[in-house]
Amino acid sequence: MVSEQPVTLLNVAQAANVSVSTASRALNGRAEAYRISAGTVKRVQREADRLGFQPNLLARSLQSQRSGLIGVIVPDVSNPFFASIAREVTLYAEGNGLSVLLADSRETTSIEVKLLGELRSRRVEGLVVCPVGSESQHLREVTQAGTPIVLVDRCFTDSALPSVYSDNVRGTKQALKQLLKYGHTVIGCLQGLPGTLPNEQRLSTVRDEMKLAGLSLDRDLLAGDNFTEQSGYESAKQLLSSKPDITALFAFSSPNALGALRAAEELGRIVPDDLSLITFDDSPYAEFMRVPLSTVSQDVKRIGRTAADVIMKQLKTGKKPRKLTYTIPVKLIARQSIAKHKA
Amino acid sequence: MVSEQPVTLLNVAQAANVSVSTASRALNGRAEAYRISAGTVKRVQREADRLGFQPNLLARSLQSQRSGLIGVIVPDVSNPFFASIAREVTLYAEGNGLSVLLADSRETTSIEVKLLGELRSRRVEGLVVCPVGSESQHLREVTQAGTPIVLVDRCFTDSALPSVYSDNVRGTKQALKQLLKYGHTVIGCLQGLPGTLPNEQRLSTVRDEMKLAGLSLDRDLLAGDNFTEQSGYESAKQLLSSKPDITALFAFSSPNALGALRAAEELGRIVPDDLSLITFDDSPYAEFMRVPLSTVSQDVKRIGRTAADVIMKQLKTGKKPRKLTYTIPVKLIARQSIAKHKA
DNA sequence: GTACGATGCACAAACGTTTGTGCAAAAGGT
DNA sequence: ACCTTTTGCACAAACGTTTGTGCATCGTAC
Repeated sequence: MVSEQPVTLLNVAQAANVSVSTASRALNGRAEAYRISAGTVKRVQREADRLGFQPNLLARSLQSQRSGLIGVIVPDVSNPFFASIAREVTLYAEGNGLSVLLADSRETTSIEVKLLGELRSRRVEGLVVCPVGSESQHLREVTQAGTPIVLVDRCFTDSALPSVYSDNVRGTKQALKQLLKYGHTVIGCLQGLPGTLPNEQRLSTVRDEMKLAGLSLDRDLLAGDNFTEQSGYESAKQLLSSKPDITALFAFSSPNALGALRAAEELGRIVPDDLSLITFDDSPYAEFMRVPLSTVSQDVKRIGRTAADVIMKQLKTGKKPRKLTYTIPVKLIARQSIAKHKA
Repeated sequence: MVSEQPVTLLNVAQAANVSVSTASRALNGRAEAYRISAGTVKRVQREADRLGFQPNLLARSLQSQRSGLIGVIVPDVSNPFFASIAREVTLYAEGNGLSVLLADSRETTSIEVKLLGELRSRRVEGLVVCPVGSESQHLREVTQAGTPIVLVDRCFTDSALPSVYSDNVRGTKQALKQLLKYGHTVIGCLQGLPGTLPNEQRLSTVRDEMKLAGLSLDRDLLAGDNFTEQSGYESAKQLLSSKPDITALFAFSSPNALGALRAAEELGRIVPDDLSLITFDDSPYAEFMRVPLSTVSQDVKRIGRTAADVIMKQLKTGKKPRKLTYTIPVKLIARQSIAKHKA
């Protein structure tokens, strides 16, 4: 268990009988520009290999003023949605010689702020953030300090920060149209975290579309306070109990939908016969469910890739992206959780 | 878009009219030990706040020889299993003032090797790795170089590296007992990636248990080459076609099971009436499936936490852990995908 | 034989910290 | 009033790189 000192450039240089600077240039392909002879280059490389030299990137970063790090902050890494985003950014980064610093804010703004500081101290060159709250001040500061940042999913309508998110408006319209088409007029909404962009966009679109259809989203048709299964369960139970004539539910997230299913079961409502259900966010399991779920599928990969792309472009060009808002298309996947309303 | 230079300790020091060393000590709580007066400390801190000083961790790490980084390498971040592990390690790290460098090996050994080098160059203090292959040489080298490492899930039986994984043996026994209890004697196995520890442990346990029951796992009862849905689909289809008297399937992963379901459906076999199914790895969706899946549930959180714990202990004590193998209990969750075999 | 351009490399500074040591000035003792 | 101790801080080296510059030596031309 002798944790030996890593071999440094100095070791290599001495072994090859050259100066540190020469060793550095020999290994970094700067040989020609600095007239290091071919023989010397060979010798240096041989010694570097023999000693198992691995350049200290901390030192290199310090000197070059480039950390080669991208920061990713998400509210919950174990959520497949965020995990996919993290993955796309990671793959993109790895392809460009960068590494990813991963941080999990646990859906808590104070932690997010702390992590942001931490990552900044590590001199990340860019940030991909799925913010938790509706507070954007700490994020703007980062940009002002010169670090490119891209917001994902939970964005801000007000903020001038580059943002990538699903086309919530169109997705919601499609979902609602589907419910209306099947004759439903008393539709309950299981919302996610109020104040977040996806929630507000979906909610206001529901309102608009219902108005257009001559309906309205009354107070007793809306419940929920989070994107979790817990919230879905409780709000579905509440809605279905207090207003039994609800014939369809629109869940704003997959976990919300699972909660709704549990609630429906407990209340003896059969999906889709007694209750239709549609949800945002698809899952590989959706089609194998007791009643295959109709969903609005988000293109998570594309969201992640776009975010990564925007950051990388900013890193390379040093300019702010010309486009600030990237809306990623969604797709309605009609399965069997919606049935005709029996009058 | 003026990316201003970050403020350094020198800036703070000058603003406070002290030397850099004094500023450093004032900010790091070393004031008393070095007799920095209370007034000076206040002044330094005030200037640091005013200027928004954020210590450059790259520089600090270089000097202190401690990067404060933990490397995590998984085959696929978007896989909820690995994502959960990454999360637990991340949370644990954040709680200890460390940050996590995330890497995705895309199930490819060569990439894993490359990433390992990259992380080592960044001087990670510890590594949590879900290795992809059955090759462990590059991983042992890391330990020899003095970097603590913990293997997770895809471990090696031979290697002397600390490892954390589910109790595959017991899980498999439970699963098989369940199938036998319901009278099944012709049981097909949908295996994952051959050569990996979870696969081999599960496979050999199946063999053992069947032998004990007076049965045997013939060649036409085993198929599959990966933990993917694709593999599950193809191998289920193959098995069920070539040997129609199979009455039960044991899938080695959730995706394998999904593939099996798809195959069963196409072949007109109804689960569980015509075909029983049990799988390793639970999912929040399992209970809501057309036929709620019986599973062997792995305690992913505990796996992740244990891995993080082992690494941290090593970091703190500098010693190798006394225990090398951590077997995390699993739990059989009986739902309805297994039915009595009708003779 | 001297001048001069290549050639091949070494020296030293710098990146932003931390930390061991040294050195004034103030305080205290007699 | 002088010596000693304490107080309060500055100087400088070091971590491992990269990079601008300087300085020999060699070869060539005249």
